[in-house]
This record gives sequence, C-alpha cells and structure tokens, in this order.
Amino acid sequence: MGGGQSRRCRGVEFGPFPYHRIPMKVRTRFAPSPTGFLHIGGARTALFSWAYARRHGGTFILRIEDTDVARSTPEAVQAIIDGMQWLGLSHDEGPFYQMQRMERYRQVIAEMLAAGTAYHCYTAKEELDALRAEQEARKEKPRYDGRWRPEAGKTLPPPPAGVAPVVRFRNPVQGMVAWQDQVKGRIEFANSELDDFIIARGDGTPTYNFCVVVDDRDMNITHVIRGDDHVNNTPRQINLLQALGAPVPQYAHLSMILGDDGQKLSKRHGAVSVMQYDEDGYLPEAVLNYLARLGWSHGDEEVFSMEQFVQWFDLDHITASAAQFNTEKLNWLNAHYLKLAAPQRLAAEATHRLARQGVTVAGGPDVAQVALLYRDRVGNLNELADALHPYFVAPHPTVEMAAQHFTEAALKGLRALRERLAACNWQAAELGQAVKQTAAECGLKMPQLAIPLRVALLGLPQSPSIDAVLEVLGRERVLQRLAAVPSA
RNA sequence: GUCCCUAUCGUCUAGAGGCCUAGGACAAUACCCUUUCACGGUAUGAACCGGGGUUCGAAUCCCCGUGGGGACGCCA
Repeated sequence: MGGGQSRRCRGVEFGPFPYHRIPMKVRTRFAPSPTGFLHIGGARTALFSWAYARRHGGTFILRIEDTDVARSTPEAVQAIIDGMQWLGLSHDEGPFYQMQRMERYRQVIAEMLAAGTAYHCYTAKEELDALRAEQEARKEKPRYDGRWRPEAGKTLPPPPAGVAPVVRFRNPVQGMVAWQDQVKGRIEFANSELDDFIIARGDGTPTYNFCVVVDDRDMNITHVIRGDDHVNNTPRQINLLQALGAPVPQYAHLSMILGDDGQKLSKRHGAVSVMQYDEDGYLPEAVLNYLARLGWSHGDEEVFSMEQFVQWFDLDHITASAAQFNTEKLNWLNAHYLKLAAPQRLAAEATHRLARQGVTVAGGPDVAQVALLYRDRVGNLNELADALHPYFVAPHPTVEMAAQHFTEAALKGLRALRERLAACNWQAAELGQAVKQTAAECGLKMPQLAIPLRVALLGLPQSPSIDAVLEVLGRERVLQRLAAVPSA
C-alpha cells in the first residue's frame, strides 16, 4: 500500500498548527447534493463521518450542496433527511443550505478579486469548447490556458462588450500540492496539472469547489470524509484554502462501493435509496452493521452495535480499494438482527406491512406471539409479514395441495384430532401430546398427521413446531379451520 | 490521451518484514439436531495479479508491467 507506513505514523489529532499542541475538537460534515435520494454509498460516507465525530466527542454537520439549481429539488433534500433519520445518523448542526449563503460567497469572491487571487475571465463557452477540442486532438489534458490571467508585464485584451465574465481562481503554476490522506496515504499533484478553475459563473453564482472551501472554512471542519471521486478536487481546494489563509483540514477519501456484480453503481444499475431497504424489510441496524464492515474493519469483528462501532471506529482501518456490495451477507446480518428484535417491534412492523396488503390483524391471534414463532425463521420483515398472513386470513389450500395431503388416512386422523382438541387443555405441551397420541392411535407417523394438519390450519406443509402453532392460533380458530377441511 | 488512486479465498476482510502451514465472516459442500421447513451446531474445500529488486528473511518495502476505478464542466 502506497504510503502505508507514514499513514500509520499519526498520534493524537492536532490542529493545523502543530505548535499549538491543542487537540482540536473534531468537526465533520456530510455534504450531499440534493439531486436524488440517499443511496448506499452516500449512506456509508455519512455513517463514517458521523461515527468519526461521535468517536471523538465532536460535531457532525449536515450541509446541503444545492448550488446546482437546475438539478436540486426539495424532494431530494427530504429524501436524504429521511434516509439519515431511518439510519439514525443524527446531525448536530444544520442542515445548512448553500443557496442561503450566497451573500457570504459573493463577499469572499470580492475579497479574492481585490487581493488578486482571483480574476475575471471573458472567454466565451464556445471558445472554451474549441480550446478543449484542440487540446484533446493533441492528446493533452484539457485545461484553461490562462488567457485572461493577469501577469506582470502582460497586456490583457480589452474586455469584450456584453460578456458577463466568470471569476477564475489564480492557481499557483509551480510546485506541488500534497496532503496526507487518512485513507490512501500521501497524495501529491503538480500544480502544473491544475488550471485556473472557475469559482463564479457568469451570473455570479459560485461553483462547487469554491463553496466547499468557504463552507469548510467557515464551519471549522477538521476532517473531510468523502467519496473517492473528490480526490482530484482536493488539490484545488487546498490551494484555494491557502489563498484564503485558511487552515487545511484532514482529508479521508473513501473508495467507492460496487454493485453485487462488481459493476459500478448507477441509478440505472443497482443504486437504490436506503429507504428501499426499509421497503424491502431490512432493519436499519443490519444495514448499518453491514455498511460499517464494508471498507472498514476491526480485526475479526463482524457483528457489533453502533455503540460498539463508535468506540472502535478509526480512519486507519479503512480499506483503500473499492468494495463490492454483497447482498447475501447483508441478508445474513438482517436475519441475525431479526432474531434479536423485540416481539413488539416485529409485531408493529408486520402489522403495518400486512395492512398494506389489506390484511387486518384485529380479531386474530396475538401478533407478537406469532412473530416470536417466526423471527428466527425469516430473513426480512416482508417475509415475516408473509409468514403471519395465514394466521389472520383463513387459508385455502390449492386443489393440488389438498389432493396431496388430505388422503383418506390423513382425513381420518384430522377428524380424530379435532375431537380430541375440542376437549384439550390449550397449552403447547398438551397439544403436542394430543397430536402424538392421535397419530399413534390412527396408525400414522407423526409427519403423516402433522403435515396435513399444517395444511389444514395454515395452507402450508411447513410451519414452526405444530404444538406452538396450535397454541398461538387458539382453540376456536383451530376447530373452525379443521371443520373447513373438505370432507373432513 | 493526461493525471490520480487501487490489487489477499467467489464476496467482505485480518495482516504494520520472521508470530503465516496466510486467520475470520458471508456464500458453497458434507454431516449432526429434528414432527415438516427453517434456525442452530460441527467439519471441509477455497486467496497473497505477474515480473524484477531490497533483505539472512517479503502477503507486507521499492520499481516496472497488467487488471480495475476515478478525474479532466460556467455538475456536485
């Protein structure tokens, strides 16, 4: 791993001026642009930022980067907030909206213009396109050629009439920009690779790299934890920060999450809202645990609570390479957390999901009790709801199933059982005995009676332990359903 | 094309030069448990991308390939 050695040589966190020797209070931020829902990659970025702040008793800030007016929507803002709330990633400050900070940005741009660290550029978009095309034809990295950059002894052309200039940052032309990335180790860029990027558009609105820098500075962000795709922005942001005389925060760039098939996630392919996981019956703690473990590790630990995660979380055990999402493992974690979930909670979830199928649980058996029978047999909440369904709606076995299970011998057993059950003390152990005795008396092996019984009661040949099913269903319902068996 | 990042079982990962006969987890396979289906338990198979260095010793450090990814916008 490049720079692996130096990456580990870090002590306590100190501020940008080491000689202060004062541990700075950690401040992290999650800064999504509201152009869509919160997907799994964003959720992990948020989780890590949140955990880092929590770990160090710091502050976690939510900042909405909505300067792309054309693509930002209030619905997306809400979707992001909903997603974070579902996951329980609470922020301490914000949400701040960049569109509400325009005055501040204008002020900083004016200062930079006055200080000469930024300048007006009148190059039209068409000229820029032509320049880019030329450079690409020459197989060069396309970049602005500095034609409006003021230079000692250089005469600038007169500003063309009627052109609203953009503002460009005067990037250093020589030397290197380097930082110690908390995930990837030392990264450096030659300034000659960078160009004078636009910080304000023709209409005066500021652009991304500029807003980020002003906000990170104003919000005293100490640790920028964000996606890998921002590595290339970092040298520009550092240069800007330095032009502003602002301290440079620590950076930690998280590599991307690939889909189940190893392909890049996109809206067309696999990138779904975290709320879809709610929809699909996942527990937030399972998603959180899974995400925590995707790209970060603590030895061999696989299953842990968020409390534990916060105590363990650190930046130097984050993987530098991309990780492939594995639904199988998420499913396993989900099943695991389902087994631990309180019956009341499961009951509430199942009731809600059943209601959406038009099934009411009123007048049926106790939902929590039934849920208890199924919580270690299902993989998600939708499966739980499906499993509970026949307890609240009398089943109608298919013709094939009836033919297969309701044989003469079975029907005889069911009739005998019905009589015995009518007088039985309604308690699992005794119910189990009743089934066993009836089977023995009728010359049936246990499955030969228990399976038709399951079909009669639930419309399915499999179920939890038959005595538990009988108990939970209740005498009245059991007798009713037995009576309803064709020719029983 | 240029720049930047990256590489351990199918997947997520442990690994800080000797604790490595490379560990754990998911998945897979087998067996056990069992009134069905699951749960659970036990066991098995499965990896250091290739080539050069450095070193007594390399999964680990360096270089070069190769594969994968990202960026090159008046998007964020």
